[in-house]
Amino acid sequence: MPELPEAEVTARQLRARLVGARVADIRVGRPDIGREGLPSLGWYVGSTVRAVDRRGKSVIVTCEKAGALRYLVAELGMTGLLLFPSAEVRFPQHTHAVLSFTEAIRPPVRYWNPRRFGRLSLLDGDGFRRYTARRFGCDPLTVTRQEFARLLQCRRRLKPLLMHQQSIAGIGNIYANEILFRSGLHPNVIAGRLTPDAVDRLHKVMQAVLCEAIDCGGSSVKDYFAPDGSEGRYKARHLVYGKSGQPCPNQCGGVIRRLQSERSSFYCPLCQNRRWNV
DNA sequence: AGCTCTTCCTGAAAGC
DNA sequence: TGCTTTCAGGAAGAGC
Repeated sequence: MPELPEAEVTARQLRARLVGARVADIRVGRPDIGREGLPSLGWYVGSTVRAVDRRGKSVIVTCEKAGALRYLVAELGMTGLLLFPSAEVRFPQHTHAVLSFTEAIRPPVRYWNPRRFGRLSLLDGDGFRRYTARRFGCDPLTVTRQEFARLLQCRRRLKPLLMHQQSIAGIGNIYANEILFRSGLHPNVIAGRLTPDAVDRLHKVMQAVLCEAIDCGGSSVKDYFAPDGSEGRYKARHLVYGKSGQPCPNQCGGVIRRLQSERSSFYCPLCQNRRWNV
């Protein structure tokens, strides 16, 4: 499932191929895939792609026509992918939109999303600012240690906070589990009770894990792959996600446990003791 | 304020 | 073997 690293890899591949391309056509297969702005679909024809960026787990294509900018926001949700023609999918009927370009060297991009958690939005400048202000907190890759520490000054449990997009945008279940294990912090520790050392460590580990995952092309769990069809290699470096019952990779003698009551938290009860806030 | 529950949706896996 | 049920999971909204 695409989280920050997968969305970042997707945005980079699209950026490399599409910036400067002129939109020939944009087709949406089913209207309910649109969250906002679907009636403005026709505007995009004849516009030029000026940028492709990532915000949180979403990919944003910026288009320009006659000096005006509009944005195409693809929420990837659980199963959403943006793909070039070279990438094959098992269930082609779940392609919900196709963006194509005038020059033959520009590959068309299709939005494929079997479960349809996640939508497309077509926004003007004001709509885009409202959309991003409402949805995205700070970016985990660029947030400073001070900003991060301020964010943790609350009574919320740590893992849900890390996954709360309006607070920190981009971390999902897989990377939250991996970051917490590598930080030695229990998923349910109260964020505001972390010592300054623990906050510092968490901040560094968060950025290191996400950067390493981006360098690996993301994690291919179930059906993720990049626009060109390549798989993410970070899955091979997962230490706890999906590994309940296996011995702790720290060789502490503990066994990776999965919390039943929540959305699969994988952790080592010995290395991530909730009484340790340091 | 912050947590839990429900809804959305489809394919995989488990159950019978 | 083949059908039915359950589950997974991100985000939003309701309710506590």
